[in-house]
Amino acid sequence: MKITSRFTVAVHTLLAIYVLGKEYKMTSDLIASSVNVNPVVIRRTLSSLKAAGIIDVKAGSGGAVPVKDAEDITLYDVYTAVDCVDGNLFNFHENPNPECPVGKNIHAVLDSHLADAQTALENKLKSVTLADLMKRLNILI
Amino acid sequence: MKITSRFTVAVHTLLAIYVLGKEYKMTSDLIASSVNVNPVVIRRTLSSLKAAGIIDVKAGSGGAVPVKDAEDITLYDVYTAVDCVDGNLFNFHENPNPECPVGKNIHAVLDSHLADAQTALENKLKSVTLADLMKRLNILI
DNA sequence: TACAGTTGTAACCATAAAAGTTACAACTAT
DNA sequence: ATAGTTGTAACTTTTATGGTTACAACTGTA
Repeated sequence: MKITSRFTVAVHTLLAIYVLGKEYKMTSDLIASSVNVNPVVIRRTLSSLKAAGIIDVKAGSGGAVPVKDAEDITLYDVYTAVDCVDGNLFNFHENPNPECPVGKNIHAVLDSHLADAQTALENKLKSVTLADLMKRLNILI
Repeated sequence: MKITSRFTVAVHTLLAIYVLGKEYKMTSDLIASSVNVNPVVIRRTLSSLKAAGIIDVKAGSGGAVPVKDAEDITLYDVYTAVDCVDGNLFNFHENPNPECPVGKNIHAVLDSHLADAQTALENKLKSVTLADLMKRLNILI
């Protein structure tokens, strides 16, 4: 089970907008051809990023443009914007048996550890900004 | 998108075997009634845990028993045993456009950060043993 | 030896989430 | 007015999961 590719698509989309946006009008078609997915998938992604206040998109005339500074956008912001994970990353079996000493206490025993692991993941995502990615990308281009 | 409940089911299963195993014969039916899922789901879980060398299961006579010491079983061992994640936790869009400066370099820019985040999660799972959970559980029972 | 209780596993179904696609109304700059 | 876009609904396909039934094979015991 994997975290949806919406996340990496969104990061790719942002890099395209922030790096190529000075030179090109970043339409959903253009971005789609870079990511290599259907333009509607990109429009859905743009919609989420716009709702999160990260970019702006002009209906009609077209083109996505930056709103927030790249230094102020972390991978975590993108991760939440596209709703990769709905609350808890770890799924839990629904109704452990309360008549059983294990079933009764499984949540008390396990939940905090799962939350810790999820937090560790998310903190790593918080430690990387779009600006970091752009720096590395500009070296490679 | 969430990590499969096979993981928490497996942890629950192990706790049942290690804590209640001295008193009861831990059949798939009994464990299933604690976890509250179909017995076949538990047999599949037991199968994975057995393949990982964590427990043993006797065909015919029945009953699952510990093999490894609880101190030597981490949540990460369980996580890998039941194959929560097939390699990379983060899904990646398949064929970014190599003609585009962003598409060409997106993997070089992003992969290590995603791997770092995944490693952070997995390291947390490595830091918790079944013995830790049993200690806490025994206080609650 | 026969049997009752189990495990191991195949097969199939139902459900849910994702992603791809088509289609089209609404918008905007020229 | 028009050409180029966006926003979004609707539908399809695919995939993973988990639930379920079924049954052969195994094992300890009467």
